[in-house]
Amino acid sequence: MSELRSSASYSGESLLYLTDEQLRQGIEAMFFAYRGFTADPDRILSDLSYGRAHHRAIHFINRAPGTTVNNLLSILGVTKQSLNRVLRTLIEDGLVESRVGQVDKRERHLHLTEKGAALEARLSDAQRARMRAAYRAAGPEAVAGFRQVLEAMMDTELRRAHVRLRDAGQ
Amino acid sequence: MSELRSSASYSGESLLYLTDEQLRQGIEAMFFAYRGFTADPDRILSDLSYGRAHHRAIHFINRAPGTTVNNLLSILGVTKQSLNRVLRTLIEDGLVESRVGQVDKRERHLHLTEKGAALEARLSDAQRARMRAAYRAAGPEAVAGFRQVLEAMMDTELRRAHVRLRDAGQ
DNA sequence: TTGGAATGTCAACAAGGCTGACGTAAGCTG
DNA sequence: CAGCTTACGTCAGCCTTGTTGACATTCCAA
Repeated sequence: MSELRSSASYSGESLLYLTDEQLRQGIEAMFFAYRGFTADPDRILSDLSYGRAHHRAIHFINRAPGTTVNNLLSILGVTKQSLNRVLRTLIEDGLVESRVGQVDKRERHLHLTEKGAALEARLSDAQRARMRAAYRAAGPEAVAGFRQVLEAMMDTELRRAHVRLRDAGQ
Repeated sequence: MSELRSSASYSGESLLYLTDEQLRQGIEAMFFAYRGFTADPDRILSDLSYGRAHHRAIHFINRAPGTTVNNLLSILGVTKQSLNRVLRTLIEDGLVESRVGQVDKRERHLHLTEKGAALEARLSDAQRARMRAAYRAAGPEAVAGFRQVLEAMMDTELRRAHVRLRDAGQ
């Protein structure tokens, strides 16, 4: 149970990237990179006494303006109670507007206010700047590979959500 | 402030991957992929009433046996009080052993017990399985690119920690 | 040898997850 | 129309995991 295992199959040296050690390095890289990925927005948010949860809500409301609460819920993968706490403070602070649905009045459609859009831009700019630097440093082929591996790492359900947003964007 | 911006410079069509839209897709891919990345260990852990913090501690203790609390702290990027709570439960549950330093008695050196190593293997296997599937689906060149972008996304300080672990591993 | 620095522990608090229960309004269906 | 379902909000309470502050122990250097 605790002796060295190697579940990678070595059918030639071309599979070096599938050794347990390589996979472990990939896992650690993912861990450290994610920290970097969130570091800049986290700094901005903590000054405003918001957290990552607020960022996520703002991001996806910006991305899909007019989205319903339920829709946002399924994208974020949290409970409505959890989202509601965050959403309430954003609405109180005048960053998000919640409009009763025209056709189905049970629904609330979420939009960023100007103030909300301004914060979104600030967070987004910071995060994109880091992303852009990483992309530039690694080059186009690396970026294509990066995206491929990320896609393959998602759960199918999340991949669908991602694709839907991607196609909506352009 | 809220009109469309494009901070990417278009010096040829080969830089398409640096448009704001492309960067945004990368950001979202990172977000969704990280969810997948942690999903399998999370499931295992919740059955044992442990959390992601326990996983991280176990992972890095396994990776660098005999590491000190302070060392682990700098890798995990949390406060010592936060780590200590997690560490305490792991020690109580007999997964981790804390040995007083021989040369400097202020230090505690951390090791996994057999039980701890068994859990580590279980978590690690699950996470590697997903990683392996993603790597296999994307192929070797994509994996190389993936790693390059992740490296470039880390803070320099974290990159150093990552490299140190990588080189220690092999 | 004594005062400061380093290491680790205990206590208390906050953010943000979770479940469960419940209320209200609106839509849908027999 | 009556009754079920859906969408949303909210209250209460819990857990994990982050934080700061206070403190004990140990080491080292002036």
